[in-house]
Amino acid sequence: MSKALNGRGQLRDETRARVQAVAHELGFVPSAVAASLLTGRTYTVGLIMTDHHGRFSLPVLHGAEDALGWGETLALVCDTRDDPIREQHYVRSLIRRRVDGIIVAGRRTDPRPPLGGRPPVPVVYAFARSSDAADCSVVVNEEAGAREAVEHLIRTGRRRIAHVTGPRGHASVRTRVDGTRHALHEAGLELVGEPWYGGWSEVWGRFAAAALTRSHPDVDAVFCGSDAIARGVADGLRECGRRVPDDVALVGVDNWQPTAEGCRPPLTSVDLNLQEVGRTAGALLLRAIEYGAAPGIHTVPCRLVVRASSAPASG
Amino acid sequence: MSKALNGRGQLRDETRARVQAVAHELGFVPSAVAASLLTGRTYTVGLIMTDHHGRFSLPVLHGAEDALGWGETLALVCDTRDDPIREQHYVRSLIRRRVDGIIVAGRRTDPRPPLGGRPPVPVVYAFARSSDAADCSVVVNEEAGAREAVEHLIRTGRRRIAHVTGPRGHASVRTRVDGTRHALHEAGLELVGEPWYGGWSEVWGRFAAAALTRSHPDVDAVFCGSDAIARGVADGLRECGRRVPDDVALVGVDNWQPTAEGCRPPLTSVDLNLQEVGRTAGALLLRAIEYGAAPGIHTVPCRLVVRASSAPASG
DNA sequence: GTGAAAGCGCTAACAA
DNA sequence: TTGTTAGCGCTTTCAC
Repeated sequence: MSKALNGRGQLRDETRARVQAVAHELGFVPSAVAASLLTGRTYTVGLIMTDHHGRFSLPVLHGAEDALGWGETLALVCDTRDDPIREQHYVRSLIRRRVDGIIVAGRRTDPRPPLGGRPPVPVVYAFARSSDAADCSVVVNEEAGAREAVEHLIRTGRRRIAHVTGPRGHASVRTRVDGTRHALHEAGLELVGEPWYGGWSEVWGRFAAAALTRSHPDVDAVFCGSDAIARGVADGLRECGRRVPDDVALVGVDNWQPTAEGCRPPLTSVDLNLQEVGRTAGALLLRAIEYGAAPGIHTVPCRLVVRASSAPASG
Repeated sequence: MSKALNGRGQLRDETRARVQAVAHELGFVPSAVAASLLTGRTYTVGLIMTDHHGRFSLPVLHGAEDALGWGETLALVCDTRDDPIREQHYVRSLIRRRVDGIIVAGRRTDPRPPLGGRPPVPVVYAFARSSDAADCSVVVNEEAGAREAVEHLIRTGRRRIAHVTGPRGHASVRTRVDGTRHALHEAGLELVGEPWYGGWSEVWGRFAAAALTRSHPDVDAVFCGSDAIARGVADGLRECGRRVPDDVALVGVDNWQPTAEGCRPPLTSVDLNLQEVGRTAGALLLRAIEYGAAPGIHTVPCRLVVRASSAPASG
């Protein structure tokens, strides 16, 4: 019977068809549980998300679903709310359930400690890499993303570029500052003033815009560490009488639809390609399950999405 | 051994401890797969989400996780991207995996067709109810939410209240209009003009604010069908020279942090309590699994979150 | 209080 | 080409 339903084994086509017909009529659905017991594979992976808002881990989940073949392999999703105890708990639960592997989706790009409890299955870290180099991680090339953003500004005629970004402590803040400086340097330019470190919020963006206009009135572009900041900067600049993009061009990071498209004008933004991160993580996990772990850090490129906020100055 | 590890059966404490010690030392983790085969329960449920951005289904997932006891029962998450074919596919996959039940998280409040494929396990619909009354659904009391919003505006001294909302076709748009009218009527008031139907976007809110200011310059409050709309209205009003909340108070719906708190001023908003919807759905599902299905529509109340946009007029 | 054995639903190997 | 059987890892029952 198993042969008929799975298309394996030597069987006359007619017999196979007959068996399948009867099975269908009876509403018979073979149990993956029993099959798993025998084969040792559950075609199930754990997906641990640590950002409860899901802004980062949801796109990762979607990408992973793509790679996992639309239900061929399904994901048991666990939201740790960034609590290590809960994480531990979930990992144990996943192991008991004999998942074939685990994807850990981070909420910041800073390296994170590897999963505790020595999971006996492959683990792939997505977005935030594991601090253990022997683990397998998929990360975004944020440095290149920042560079692209700034190169785009330079290409469209901007020369006096400032950088307003998030909290000093974040790895992504440092990386984006580096990328910015790098791109400017390559073009023989320098950052206008120092990077403006603050929060990730619109409020900070508005504040920074006002301060920036005062201290550096000749700025003609701002690369912002996030879309929220950029949006605040857009509003702040407008209220200081500067026009976007005519006087000042703006680029953000995240390409988060609600913010980027609600912004006036719509925001040019660096897309972190999180779905691709998820897809890569899923594919790597499957490969690790079949052929053994492939440690290392895999990098996915960003993608600049150009909207009105960085249109060349009309003058 | 099973007796020792699960604390069942007649066993000397010492024996139990000894077995557990050895098991721990060997890194032995009992297989839930084998247990499921025997008991028929997998302690796994399917969670079908239909909104790929997760704005509605993620809070539902969190609530469900709460109810499912932190890993006691885990959720296999499937994102259908609102495609019925894919949904069908996922349902079959879940059934093969012998999930104990299924939660279907909607993306609009309009009733949706029930899951195809006659799942042999309990199904609970969350946020969007099933169009089949024999199913079990958990929905938000949006009518009461709208009423509360308007009552709040009236209580804080507003009398000339307008309503700017989303597309005519949506059930939640109709319900919110009804609630608004109801609350006004109870207070002996009437809506200023007709409801303004449009999109869910900020752009629409800005446009509507301008039009509204022109046609009804005496409006002193606007109840908006979403936070995005409200935010657009806030910006639009400000640009027409009206102060929020001094001249016009504003209330939105969704209580979506990024929008509500990025708004100037921060937005009073009707919270849809989606996490509670998820919790209720999870609890109902567990009950249905243990004691059989309990059909019907279960309603969860909204919660008004008051912020600066609806402060009483200072004058 | 402890050990042995049957059987959950499937697959793979083997016998007919 | 088809039917039979052992056994995946657990729990439950029953004999000791």
